[in-house]
Amino acid sequence: MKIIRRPFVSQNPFYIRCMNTDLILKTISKYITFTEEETQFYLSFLRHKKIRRKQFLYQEGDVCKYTTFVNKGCLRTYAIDNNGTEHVFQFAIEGWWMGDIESLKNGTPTLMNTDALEDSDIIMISKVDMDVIYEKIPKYEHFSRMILENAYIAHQQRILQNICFTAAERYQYFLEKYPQLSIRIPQNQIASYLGITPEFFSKMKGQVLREK
Amino acid sequence: MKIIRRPFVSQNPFYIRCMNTDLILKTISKYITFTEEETQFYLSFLRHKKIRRKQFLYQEGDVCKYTTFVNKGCLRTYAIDNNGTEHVFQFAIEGWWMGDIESLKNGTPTLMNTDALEDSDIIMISKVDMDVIYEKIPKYEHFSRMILENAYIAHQQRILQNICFTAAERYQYFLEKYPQLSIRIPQNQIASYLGITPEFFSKMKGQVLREK
DNA sequence: GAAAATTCTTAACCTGCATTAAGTCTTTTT
DNA sequence: AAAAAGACTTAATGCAGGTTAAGAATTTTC
Repeated sequence: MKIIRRPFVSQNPFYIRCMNTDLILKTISKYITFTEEETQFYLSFLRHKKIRRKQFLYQEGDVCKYTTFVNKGCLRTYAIDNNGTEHVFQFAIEGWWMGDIESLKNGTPTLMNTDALEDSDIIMISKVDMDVIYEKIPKYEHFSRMILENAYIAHQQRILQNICFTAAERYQYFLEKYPQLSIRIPQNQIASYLGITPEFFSKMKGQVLREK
Repeated sequence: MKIIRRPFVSQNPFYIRCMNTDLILKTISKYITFTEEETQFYLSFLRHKKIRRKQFLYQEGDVCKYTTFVNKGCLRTYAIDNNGTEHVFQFAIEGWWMGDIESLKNGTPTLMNTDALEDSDIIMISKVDMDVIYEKIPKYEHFSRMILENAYIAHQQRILQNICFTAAERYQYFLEKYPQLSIRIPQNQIASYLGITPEFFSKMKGQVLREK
């Protein structure tokens, strides 16, 4: 098999030759086992990129061509409503996958923006390359299914909580489920993720503390 | 390969020997192609069941052991909040798959109830059998991934809408996306799915019509 | 086809969270 | 280290959608 390093292509590219691939390989090895040859083949498809705080990876209207793995740092994806208000759809830190599957799968323009909350190192795999990987390493389908199931479950829980919980209950759950995020991400971003304004978030926090 | 018909096992079983499998095979053939032998092998794992209107398939606290395909009729899954109010998580009609993937995957008790809105014919595949299918017919992983991606996208859209849209906008979208459901399912159930009360739904509908 | 059970509607009043605004504190930039 | 930008808090006021209640319409059951 041919081994090639693939650059990330964008209008404002910020190439880097290569970064540490321990984390991504470790993540995969939790579900499937690559041979040495498969590992090298897989690595040859990765495109490494550094992205600065506040820099966009995708903007509304772009067609997403890459799945992203966060090697270091923190990204967020958000939508903007008719009043111009931002609403955080998801965060992603080291070891997490992200990407608008709808845009990626259907080739439609994304409705969301993705930017970096911290200077970050990311690894990207293009949709086209992913299809080659699925063809040559069929067990990678299994890995993708596992990751997708986990993401689906997280979304299911979020929908149930938006349906059944008050803002304070959702915040409580967020603290328990994502303690790493709660100390790392600005509160106005967490408020947005929870579906409330920063002002109400602040008030709510005060109430919760006073009750204790 | 051995061909066996598997009964659906529950505390209150309502066996039927077999039902039409055209729909499920047609659904699968949109994504992958079975050989004749694979088809027979696959069919041998299906458990056919009839379920009456208002009958439960799963109740909160059950561990889900089966993935469900709706062959005819209509099911719904809903959660109950701390005030005792029901909230519809999803509907499923002919040709749709359903199941609490969280409970199925992790073996944890489901937080939701699933019951029938109409007398329905369903086909179930146990988790254990599914693993055998994945092993013997690896391309079924691909089919599952496709179905899961579609389900994930639907959830993503729902989260975005809960975040960015008013109740009236969500209703508008529901009408466009699921016209079959809007004429078949009671309005109080649709209201619950949209995240509003039947009273507000009624009021909102009146407003929308008066504006036209 | 009568009775029972659901579903739908209307209306008065209520509440959780949004909006607006203004000030303080913290972080980033230069 | 000063200036600028961003993040957090508090408080007054507003509104989308909830709650309660009660009657009308429809569907289901027997």
